[in-house]
Amino acid sequence: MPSHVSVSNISNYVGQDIILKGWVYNRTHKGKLAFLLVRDGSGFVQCVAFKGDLQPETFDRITHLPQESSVIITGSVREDQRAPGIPGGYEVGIKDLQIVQAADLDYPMALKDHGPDFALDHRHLWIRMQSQWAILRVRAVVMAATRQWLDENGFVEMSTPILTPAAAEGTTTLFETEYFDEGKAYLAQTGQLYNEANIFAFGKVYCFGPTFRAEKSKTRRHLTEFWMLEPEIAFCDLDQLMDVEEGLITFIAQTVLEKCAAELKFLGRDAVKLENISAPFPRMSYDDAAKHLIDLYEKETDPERKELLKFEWGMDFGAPHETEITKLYDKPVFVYGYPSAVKAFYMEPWPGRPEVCKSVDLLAPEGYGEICGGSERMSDPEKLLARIHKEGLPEEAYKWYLELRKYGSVAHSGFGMGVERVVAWMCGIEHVREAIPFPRTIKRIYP
RNA sequence: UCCUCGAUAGCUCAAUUGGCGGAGCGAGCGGCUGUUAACCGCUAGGUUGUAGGUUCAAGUCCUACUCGAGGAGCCA
Repeated sequence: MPSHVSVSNISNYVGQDIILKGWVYNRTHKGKLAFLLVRDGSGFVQCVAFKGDLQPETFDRITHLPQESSVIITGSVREDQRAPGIPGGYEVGIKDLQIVQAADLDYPMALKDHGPDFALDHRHLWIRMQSQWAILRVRAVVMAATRQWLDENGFVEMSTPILTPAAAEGTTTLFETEYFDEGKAYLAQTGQLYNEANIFAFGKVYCFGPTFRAEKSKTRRHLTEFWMLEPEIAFCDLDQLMDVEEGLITFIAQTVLEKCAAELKFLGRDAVKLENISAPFPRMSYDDAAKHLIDLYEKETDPERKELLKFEWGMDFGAPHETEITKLYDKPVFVYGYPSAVKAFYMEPWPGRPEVCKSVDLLAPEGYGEICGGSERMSDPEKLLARIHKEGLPEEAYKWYLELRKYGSVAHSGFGMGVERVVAWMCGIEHVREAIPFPRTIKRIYP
């Protein structure tokens, strides 16, 4: 008999005696029959005790076991369609139960819905609940699939610094800290500029880590600390960049479908929505998107809706605009060629149309919106310097960045993917705060 | 920063026109051999976010504040 068995492997032990180590998630009893729903980190399994099979004091212990007590259970595995759990369908007939610790009786997380304030104040306990467990397991699979696809496609992971001397995209949204005698340092809001250095050494790279933005955004799609994947590719134009994005996103969705079937089922996620995510994705120009939005705006009769949909060429999309564009398709859609004025300084201008740049956003369906934002980067040193001056950015801080264009400059492109947004989309949940173990929002840094 | 909404038992919420603060879940005890957030009975559980005001009387009306949520802007 192995030292103990994981719930996730329990189907391999039908008819055998096993030892299970975990925590009591729920307990109920019905006279001479008691049910424990036990979680062990890898899953949730029902354990059943018959009074007649056990010492009277053992059965009494089981019926009085507080929720969240840690236990070691010896019992026999059987298949039973009635058995709840994740994945469910198997249960353990209890032969002996040892209490490691009887939990205090005041465990605050009842097995029901909680308000966001209470749930977030108890995030350290909330993550034990089935819904949160399922979401965070999907997150781990999304992150592993991301790395797997990139590694298998010739990308090299390069860690970019988190403490940085200057901003990539303006200075209003940076977290600031003292850095010894060097003045201010800032928490990175992107690793892109460093990745642009990395590609000249490694060709295809990515960084994958936390990103910090002091934006005072209070929406279901924003965190102040979130995880971002940023691939960057040498000798790559905008069309090739879109090929990379749709290849990666398709692989992530397929991997989640394959590895997280039980989690998605528990979350009630419609698998068809994820099966639809397959390359190629539609590619729409900003101009065409703008035409569609202006058309919708002009046809709208409800004054309130009309105000929300207000749009003219040159504007960036708001959430209602993104939703309208994604409604046209049942899979993610690329929108490319945004006005330069609404995008970052480093983006390559469209040939023959300087007011437009070679940028692309990937918009997810069902209202999840922008999950990737990328562009072809400006490769000409003179044009880049002119743009830095125009934006009023300190030239000295970008000296090294400009130098990259002096020694073998090539067309290159990259994008950023917000992990929590992708996870929220895969899981079909409302808010990105549940897609990260310990979310940081504008009003919350505890626990 | 702006707009909207909210704060009542550990949790989720009720409380009629301003008129005796309730229920379900959770907790404890008891019952029941198939429960799925079980069910049934009993018990315990309250400075109604804070400060002030109006009133015979305030959970309810007024003022200020605190905290939170949704959205806008900005973004992944």
